[in-house]
Amino acid sequence: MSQFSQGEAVPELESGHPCFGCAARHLSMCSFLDGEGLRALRECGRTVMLPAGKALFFEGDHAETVHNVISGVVRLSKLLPDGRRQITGFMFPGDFLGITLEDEHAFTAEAVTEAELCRFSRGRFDEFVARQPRLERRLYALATHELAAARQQLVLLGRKTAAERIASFLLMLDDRQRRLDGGGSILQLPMSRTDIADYLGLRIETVSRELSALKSSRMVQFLSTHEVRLLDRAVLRDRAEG
Amino acid sequence: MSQFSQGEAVPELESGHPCFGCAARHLSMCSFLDGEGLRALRECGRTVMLPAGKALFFEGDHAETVHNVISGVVRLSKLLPDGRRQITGFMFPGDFLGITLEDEHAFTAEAVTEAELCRFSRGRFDEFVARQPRLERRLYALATHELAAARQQLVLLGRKTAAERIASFLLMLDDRQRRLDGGGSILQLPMSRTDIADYLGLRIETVSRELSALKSSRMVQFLSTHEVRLLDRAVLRDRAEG
DNA sequence: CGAGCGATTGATCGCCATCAAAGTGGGTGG
DNA sequence: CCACCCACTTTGATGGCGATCAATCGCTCG
Repeated sequence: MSQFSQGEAVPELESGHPCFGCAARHLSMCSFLDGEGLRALRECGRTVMLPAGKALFFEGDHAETVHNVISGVVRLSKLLPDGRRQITGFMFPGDFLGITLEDEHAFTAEAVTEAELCRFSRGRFDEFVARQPRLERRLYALATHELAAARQQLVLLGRKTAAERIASFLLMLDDRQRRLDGGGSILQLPMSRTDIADYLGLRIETVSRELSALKSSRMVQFLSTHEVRLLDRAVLRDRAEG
Repeated sequence: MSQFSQGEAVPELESGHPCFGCAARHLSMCSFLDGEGLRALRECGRTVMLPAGKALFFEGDHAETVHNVISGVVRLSKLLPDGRRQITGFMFPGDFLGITLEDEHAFTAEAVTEAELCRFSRGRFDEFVARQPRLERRLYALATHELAAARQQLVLLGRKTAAERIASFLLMLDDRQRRLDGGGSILQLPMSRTDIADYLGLRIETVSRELSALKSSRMVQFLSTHEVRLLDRAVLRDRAEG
């Protein structure tokens, strides 16, 4: 981590700046740019709103753009020819979508909730990055973190039981939410049970049953289908790792 | 890919150069360095031999070194507290071990076969890379490729049947081997059945059974436990994706 | 030749998938 | 405002794939 970690002071912008007030600026790679750099980057792209369910791009599409998530949640998924789907990750505000050098997108990206994104032409983004060594290193840091997360998910999919997967998933979302906004005591599950199942390599019935089991054993409390309170993170953590 | 792809001419070295005759030089990141750069990098490290089975480092160890594989095969794995193991990847000649910014290794690395590696002090390696933008970009390219491979493996672990996993595995090794040495018609399986099982999220009995099934259906021919000939890659490719 | 380890093959079990049905809630239109 | 609809979720019953338990095989090495 060291030099690449987040947490440095993010410079204030005058109110006329196009990035002024961006909810995700302090979370994203943009925090590594000053007012001038931001303005230059901003000119490479524009903001797009995506209604829930809408695709940003599909697996196999020519990769012409990269994105920063400003608000909402995006899912990345890959399909097998017969329609089986694996969700490889969820993207939250501040996350960068564009860590690849291939010409074609290797996965589909779709909005889970209504989402706001900052879209850049890939060519111009690459040019811009090439002139900003700090940003270049930040991208490398992001790539290494995503790689570490993917490897963690390999352990989950290859070796964990259904109960362990669900516990791991809840804790991961909880961590994520806490880092994003300090996180109240209520954990948001913005995605459907189908999305959870396709992320965890399970079927929706199994997801539902395991969540119900956690409810019965007083590990969690449901306020609604998409809102849950974790009642014992320590025990949950034990159950997440066998 | 584009500017980051391999395949450029690798400069000849005079016979006194420490990297002269390195079997992996044209495969690895070193192909992006000239004689002077190579000499400078070489001074950061040294060659180590690792007998089969010996660990290079363990998950949780302080990460003081990075490595290039020169010959042999290395496995990367993660353990759950109760001993369940997931192999997250195999490293072959030319592969770089050290794409992380964390202080601790996130996985264990062990020699599958006797292996020869080029070891660098991480601090000096980082300094060196920081002065070589081409190398820096090459590292980013490596990270994006590993990420893409990990995501492909997520699909395998989350959604494929045992038979599909085995077929995918054989084809992946075959591709790898062909890219490395043109690959004769005989595919080497240097790792044990246990390693294959822990890579594919299966048990060794299932691996053995599925390999036997492929033999019965004349898709493969075994010359020995660790040598196999693929008899119909097209059909195998179909079976690998359902 | 025998010990020992990895691989194979066989028999049975159990977790999670599948099939099926009922419950829930949000949105629409009468 | 409420009835209806439709999509999503939950719960129940059954089945199958791959795990587990167990025995044998076969190679390597002492």
